[in-house]
Amino acid sequence: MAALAGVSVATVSYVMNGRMSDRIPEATKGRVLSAARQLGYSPNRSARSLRRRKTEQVCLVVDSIGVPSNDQLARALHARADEVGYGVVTMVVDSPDRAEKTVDLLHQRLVDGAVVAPSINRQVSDEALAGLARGGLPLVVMSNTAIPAGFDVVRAPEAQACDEALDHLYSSGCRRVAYVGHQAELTDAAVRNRSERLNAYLAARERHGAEADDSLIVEGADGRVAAYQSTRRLLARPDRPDAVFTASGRAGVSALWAVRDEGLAVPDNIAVVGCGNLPESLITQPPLSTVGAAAADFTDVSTLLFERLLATEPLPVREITTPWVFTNRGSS
Amino acid sequence: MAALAGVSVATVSYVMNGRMSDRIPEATKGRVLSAARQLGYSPNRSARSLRRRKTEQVCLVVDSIGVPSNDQLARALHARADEVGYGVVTMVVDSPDRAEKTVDLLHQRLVDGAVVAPSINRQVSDEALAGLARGGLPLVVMSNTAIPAGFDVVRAPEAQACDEALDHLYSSGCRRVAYVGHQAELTDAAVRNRSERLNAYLAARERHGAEADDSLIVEGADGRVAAYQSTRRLLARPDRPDAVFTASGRAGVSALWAVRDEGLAVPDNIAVVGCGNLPESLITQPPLSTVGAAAADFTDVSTLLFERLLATEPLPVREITTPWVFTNRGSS
DNA sequence: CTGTTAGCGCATTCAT
DNA sequence: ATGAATGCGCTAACAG
Repeated sequence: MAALAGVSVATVSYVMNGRMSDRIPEATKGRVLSAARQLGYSPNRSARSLRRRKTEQVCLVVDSIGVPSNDQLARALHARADEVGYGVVTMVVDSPDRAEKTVDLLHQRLVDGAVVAPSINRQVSDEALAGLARGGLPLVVMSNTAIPAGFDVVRAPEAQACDEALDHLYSSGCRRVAYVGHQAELTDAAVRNRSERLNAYLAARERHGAEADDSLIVEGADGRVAAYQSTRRLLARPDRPDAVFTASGRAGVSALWAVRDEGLAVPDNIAVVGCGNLPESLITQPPLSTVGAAAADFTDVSTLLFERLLATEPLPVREITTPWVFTNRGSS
Repeated sequence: MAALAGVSVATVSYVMNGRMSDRIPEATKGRVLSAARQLGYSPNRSARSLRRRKTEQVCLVVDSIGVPSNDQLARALHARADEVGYGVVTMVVDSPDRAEKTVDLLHQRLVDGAVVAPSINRQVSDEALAGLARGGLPLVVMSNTAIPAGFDVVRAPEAQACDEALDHLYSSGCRRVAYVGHQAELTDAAVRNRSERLNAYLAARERHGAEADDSLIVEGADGRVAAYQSTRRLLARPDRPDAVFTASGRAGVSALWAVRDEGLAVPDNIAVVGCGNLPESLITQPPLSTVGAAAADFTDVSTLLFERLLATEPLPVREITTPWVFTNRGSS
């Protein structure tokens, strides 16, 4: 390459990177560029990263594919990354194995920074995160439980809004509220204990003196089809519920359909509330009542990461909180 | 690191990689490992990639976030990658700018191979792909138009199944079939020409002697909300359509709901057909008729990539075809 | 204006 | 069983 253009490797590097652009004659530049095109030459990323001591990539770690709020976050992160010349790679961590592998990769500096965005079941442990931060990796973690240890934390407290929604249901006369949950929170004890949604549900049931019928707690929040089927099944029971509280927004929409397909009215026969603020909540009939972040805005998260990434001196740990709110749109 | 353990860097490399595991005494191993833990040492990925001349990562290039079939593909690729010890990074290319950047990164060997999976509007040009293949990058491209040039191609011909569906609609007496399309295929002339779905629609309209009313061609296939609103708007017109053909599966589902919310019956008043085989198609009322791949199986694609990646000698170009089929489930 | 030089951190011979 | 030496491909000082 350098040979073909008749220049030194340094010069090649300069023109490929647009450095010293005013000190290199157009003629030389042209020769280098055309030689590069001819050979299909492109500087090797690994070598450059090694030398520059940065990869110019950030990582988005999600725990599940196809979650709308993750998509939103991905969009925001991409936008911000574009502005500062970074790339975004996303990694899916939906098993302990993958979690371990991903943490390793982060340790190995596959990327310059990461945002860890669990939807419901974060596979990456707090200790692992602390370890990464200790290694100097810029990190922002979305979590309501993690205590900051060298990384920024973005919280979205769910309990109060859930309480409000459930209080509303019981106060409206509902006695049998069903809970459509995520698979993990219903089977994995650790997750179950951490689930604010499920805890809020259980607490409200007790608070309002409703019968503790655990058969009203079913899976389905992980997908639209599962939620639909779970709800249909609930409604077909002789002792059917009079309200459905779903742990995801997609499930809320599906539940609403299920109720209508069963020939029942929302909210008169069955009330429905979902967690999360899908845009779809506005176009269902009736519009879906939800608990969730007031606005699905992940600009903050992205900003946090890149501030930490581009900072020249160590930044203090930051923590931002965007509480959930209950929005009664008519389905409850 | 090597110093702390009192060994040479070579020995560190050996134990970190589990090489020569039988020729290194447990004692030494232990010392190295504990020193590593103590220092939080982890071998640098860039350096390793540079030396080994491979990154052990593959890339999934998609053109849009939140497309269910891409999610399916991602799952399949992850599964296959896990088996052979590779990682998957996914890159979103939804603008010409990002396309250019991504192609650069691939040229620079950010990864060892890639599958390029456009949903409707591939931003990466055929020439760019050929260039990558010429550089020796293992590549599999999902495309109905690309001619193989050093990469494998996976095709999913749409036309015939679309014809069949549209013939069915017109033969059932529909005269005003609406088309809910993707934004890109309606505004970008190049995409428009390539869109088999839109072409099939236009051809069928003419073939059956239906009025050429282009106001029945609307946007909305890119998202659930947009599709719902577009359809509601269509149905509110005095000259409302008697059938809706949507360019995506999500749009099909939304259209179905729009029809029902408008107080009309499916398929008696309005027939609905969607492109793509969402699982949800089975749980709508009535189930959604679709054109799309018979099974959403991306094992083949993943296999193709890793075969090429792990092959020791150059592989011939392969081409696999999984044609679309029309499945009448009741909404048409 | 451009060439020379010296690593970046690691994996791999080849010695011992 | 392990250490010393070499170079992967590139960038950044520093010469010239």
